[in-house]
Amino acid sequence: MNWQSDANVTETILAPVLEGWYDHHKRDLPWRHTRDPYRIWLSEVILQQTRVAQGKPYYERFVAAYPTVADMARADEQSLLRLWQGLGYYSRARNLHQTARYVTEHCAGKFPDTYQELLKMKGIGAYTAAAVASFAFGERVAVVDGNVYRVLARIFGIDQDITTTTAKKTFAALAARLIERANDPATYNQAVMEFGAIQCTPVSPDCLLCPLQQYCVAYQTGRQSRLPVKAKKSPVRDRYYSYLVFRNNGRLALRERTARDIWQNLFDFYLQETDEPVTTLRDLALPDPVSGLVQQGVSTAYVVELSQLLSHQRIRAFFHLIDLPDRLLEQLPTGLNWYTMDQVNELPKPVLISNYLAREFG
DNA sequence: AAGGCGGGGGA
DNA sequence: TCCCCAGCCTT
Repeated sequence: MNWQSDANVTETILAPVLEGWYDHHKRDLPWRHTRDPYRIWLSEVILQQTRVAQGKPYYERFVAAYPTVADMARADEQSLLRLWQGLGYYSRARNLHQTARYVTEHCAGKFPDTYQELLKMKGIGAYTAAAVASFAFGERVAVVDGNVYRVLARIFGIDQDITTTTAKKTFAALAARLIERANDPATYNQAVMEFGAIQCTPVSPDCLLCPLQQYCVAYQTGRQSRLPVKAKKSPVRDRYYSYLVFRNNGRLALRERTARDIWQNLFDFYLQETDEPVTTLRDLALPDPVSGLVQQGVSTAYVVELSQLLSHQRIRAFFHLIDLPDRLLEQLPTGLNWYTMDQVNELPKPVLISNYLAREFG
């Protein structure tokens, strides 16, 4: 038996080794220059299921627009969603606003400063609570994110499916033991995530230069590419959207999406969803008042087709631009409102809609 | 316990 | 294509 592969030994040395590695390899990121819990929280929410490269410019814009939690609390949700546009998972933005207002109004602007209190906030789960508690307040509580699952699964050779509840408990318990050995909890949490992002990457990890090579069960058994184990995701759903883009005097008719569906609280056009793709206006079965509107309006001859790939849905969208004369305006379906192009620009919209607007009117 | 929720980037 | 990304919420 190789003593170096003993899990107890690995548990003892892991935290200090990662902290030492981090000291030499950490990236210079804007949220690492502050201990303001508001800014750390903001960065963590932005980075939920989001790569650093994608989130960084958003963080800069949010800090500039809302330097303090009180500034964010004062903002209207629509402006916040507009600033969030393109980041996805828009409930994060709505929860961000809700928590900013709660902290401002019920906590006298002072951010909750313990893991347990942070966990009560909207949009703050186990990961984000641990991140803010450790980074801003030095609390010794371990983060468990995608990086941590990968690093620990490989180092310790854990082949449990990380989507299961029992596996989550296994990893959380292990992470809790590991952070007890850390010199500094904040540094260790940053270190293990940074290590996963830079060194122990999902594909082609840099094992040859890895300081943990001798301790890593995955490396010793050649299972780097098989760990962590994760159940396959369900297949994506195909959806077909036919949009009617009503125009009048340079204004466009948009509506807010309020259904329990994708893009909640974002704006798009009159939408008819179909089970199969319908590429022409003529073949689209429209409800009575709308079909009359289309008959009497002047529709452009061409159709703009755009696709949008989400992680769980594949959307093919067909856009029909229809000019309405003034006499038909009062027949506009309820929910739709007229916006000038400047106003349209200020509305929060899905990337699909932004792409259409850029192509048709940009 | 399972499913929904964005969008982008890398292989 | 497929997978993953500093996850969280609802049912």
